[in-house]
Amino acid sequence: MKSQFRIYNTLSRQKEDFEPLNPPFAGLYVCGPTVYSSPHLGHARVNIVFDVLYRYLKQLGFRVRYVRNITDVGHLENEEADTGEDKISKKARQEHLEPMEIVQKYMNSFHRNMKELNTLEPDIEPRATGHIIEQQQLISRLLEAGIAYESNSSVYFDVNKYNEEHDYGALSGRVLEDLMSNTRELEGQDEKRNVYDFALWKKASPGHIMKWPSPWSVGFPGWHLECSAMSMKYLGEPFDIHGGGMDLIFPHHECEIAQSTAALHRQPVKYWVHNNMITINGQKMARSLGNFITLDELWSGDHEMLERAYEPMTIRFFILQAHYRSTLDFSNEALQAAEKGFKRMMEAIDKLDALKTGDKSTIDVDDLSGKAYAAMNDDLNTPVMISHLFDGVRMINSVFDGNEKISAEDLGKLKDLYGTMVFDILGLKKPGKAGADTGLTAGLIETLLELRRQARDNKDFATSDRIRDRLTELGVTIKDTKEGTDWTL
RNA sequence: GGUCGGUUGGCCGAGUGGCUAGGCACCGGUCUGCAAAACCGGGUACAGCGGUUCGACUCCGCUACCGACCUCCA
Repeated sequence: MKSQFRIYNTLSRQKEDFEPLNPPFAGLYVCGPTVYSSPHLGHARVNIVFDVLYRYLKQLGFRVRYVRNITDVGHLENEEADTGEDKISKKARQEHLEPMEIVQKYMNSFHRNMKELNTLEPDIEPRATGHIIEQQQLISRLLEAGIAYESNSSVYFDVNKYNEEHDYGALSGRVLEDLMSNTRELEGQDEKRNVYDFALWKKASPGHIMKWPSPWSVGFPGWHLECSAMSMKYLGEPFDIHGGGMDLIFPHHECEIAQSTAALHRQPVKYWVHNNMITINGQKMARSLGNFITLDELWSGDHEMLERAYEPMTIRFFILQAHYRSTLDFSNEALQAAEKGFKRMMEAIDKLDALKTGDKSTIDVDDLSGKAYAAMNDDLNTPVMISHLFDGVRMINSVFDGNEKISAEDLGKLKDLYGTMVFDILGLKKPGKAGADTGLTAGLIETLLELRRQARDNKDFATSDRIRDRLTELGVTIKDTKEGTDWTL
């Protein structure tokens, strides 16, 4: 009864059945960060989206190899012009550090943030500087194929020539003639045959720090090259899924397709998957626009746009409550709504162990489960899946309150469903008992609640309310239930 | 200017040619010593104008507004 998993392919502009090239294996490559500054909300989105894809493919039984690169060289501020400076070199100069110190620093914070967001580590995390040889080999292949040319000791990709046999623009929906008339003329492009030709290898200018020897010059690889070289090295020629943010479709992924197709004489990737952007006041959030919020700022609340701090799991839930191909607008209000909803769901899950079972169920767990999987199979529709889980939350609460009944068998299924969907696939986790660092805190609270219970038994509500109010002030929330008093920090 | 996408109720955000998205907020009720939580119930929606259709928020066209890409960006 399991429906087929379908995913939207940017290349075909439609949802397609997911059928890997070599089942049960599935290869997934995602463009990782250029490590020159702190990860922001946008990085959270891509990596959470593809983390969920990775988790879901594994759940479906595929043996997945997840490769996510670290760009630590070659990413220029202005790709086409001579004035373009390597982002990492520039940052190194600004912070008076070695380029590799910059790389290490921001790679570390990226890893820390991803761990905080509970994303699984990729199986392979290749770095561009560790694959200079592979990139040079790919350049050689392209030169031999006559699709690349050397000019003034740099090597460029001949887009015009490529387009004679292939379709440059297939992914982004662009037409070469349009690009010709629309691409900006920039300084220092004399080396290239055409403005839209892109660099495979660039000769290092005097003073350039990050450089390597090559048959053409002492220099460095072009940005688009690393992903082609590393994805094919670790996932094969061709491979299954290539992911990234929508903003990478052009030129980055278009160029990747061109390079790889020219080298392979066939399409390098079966499914191209792209997530949409996070917006802020309707505008894209990006480092280059200066309107971004870093993840550390979210955790601390230290940003002028933040009313207060937010937990990593709130961010994760917030992101998953929107479909990955829609834009998602940031606001404090939306974040706080996500936070409350997430809390409600977690509290319902906590109640699962306390549910009393009966002979027959008055709720339909199989139906709920079927709907949840159907939503995931429909292009990873996490918001709809979550809406079904909330229907389930109402069921759980109703059973808890004695308004509905559940059989032992169905309860088992329900626990299984939430365990799989919420923790394994959505990758959410229960908030740590922050503050309850030792048994001491818990013991003190329990003692006060015991005193409050006595006061209530004696109808001394002034005392019982005072205890409750004081605990509330300290951040302890009290919930009176039939079974006694529950508390959370 | 070119290409593509969007416009859903107070906010976020799904979806469908006719049948409840969901979350948060709000209102009423049940429960409770009171409150919180939970449960039950409630209301407001599909940018505008035409067209197709028995019927459109959903398809088509036009208009308005917003955004993305065309430089680097997740």
